[in-house]
Amino acid sequence: MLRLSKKVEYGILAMQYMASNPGDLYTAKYLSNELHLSYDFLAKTMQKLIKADLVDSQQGTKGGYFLAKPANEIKLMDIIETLDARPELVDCVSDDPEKECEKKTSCLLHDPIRIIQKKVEAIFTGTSLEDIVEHNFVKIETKNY
Amino acid sequence: MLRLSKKVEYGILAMQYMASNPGDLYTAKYLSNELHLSYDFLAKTMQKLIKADLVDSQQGTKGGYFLAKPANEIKLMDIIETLDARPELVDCVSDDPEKECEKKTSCLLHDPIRIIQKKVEAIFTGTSLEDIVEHNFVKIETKNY
DNA sequence: TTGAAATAAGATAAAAATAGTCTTATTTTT
DNA sequence: AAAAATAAGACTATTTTTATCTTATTTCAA
Repeated sequence: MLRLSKKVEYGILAMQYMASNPGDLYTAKYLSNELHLSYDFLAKTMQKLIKADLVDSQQGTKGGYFLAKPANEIKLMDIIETLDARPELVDCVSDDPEKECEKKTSCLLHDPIRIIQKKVEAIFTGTSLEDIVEHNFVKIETKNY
Repeated sequence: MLRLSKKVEYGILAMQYMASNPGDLYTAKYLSNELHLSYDFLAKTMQKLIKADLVDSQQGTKGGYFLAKPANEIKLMDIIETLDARPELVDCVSDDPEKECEKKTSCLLHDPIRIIQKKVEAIFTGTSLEDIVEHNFVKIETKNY
């Protein structure tokens, strides 16, 4: 399906927004208003990002969220891995031995798909939050298409 | 989710198999046995591939399926587009104006994701059935990982 | 020290997408 | 005419994703 889930979409949007002023705190309410996202869904998404140490929070009245590290150290792949249950192209290339293809030697898909998977991952690992905030990325890449 | 559907998995497996002897006819029954795939599901998948002119068939007793063109002309992207409903990373980068992001200028995701989408597509457009049948692909690429 | 505003966490429900099955019709060969 | 195959579509089940709701906890400030 080559599709990012809504959760990943929310996560990227929120983190991208927070990256613009790294020192500030952003409440879930503010972010959901600003980005037109469901409050509940965003709040849950933030909690997953916190557990993955991509985002930090301060509780209480003056609380809010902020990036746990510089935007250039947060790769899109980190966000995808955190918010998507199964970021593998097919089960048989999973690192989880449970799901792994039983008959690696006879599975015609295993080896080629594994290579393709690595290539796809390289795209998302090679793109940081900073890349998509600054429009350098768009400017540099756009001429190719 | 960066995930290929079962339909795409079935499609690639079946076409990859047929690519090994381009002249021969393969019945759905034979392919499903050989590849351990559900007959019904495979049969339905084949019909979609036929409509997309990736596979041809001969009906009747001695009938079966065969590739509609040389394996090097069939790209993985062709199969994905045929068998997956929505091969876009997020709705807002769709070519379908219905789904497209209303506020292109303010949507922070649109431009960067569009570029990433193109990169991902390039991987699947750049890989043909022939590439994954012959193990050249695996041999050549494997050393990079 | 109490109330308000925020995050934390989990349960649950609803919707959508995917996967799987079944039935009937049509085609072709023997 | 029978057998073996594809063609097509309806239907069901399952899984995944999305959305909502409730309760608890933390923190600040009046």
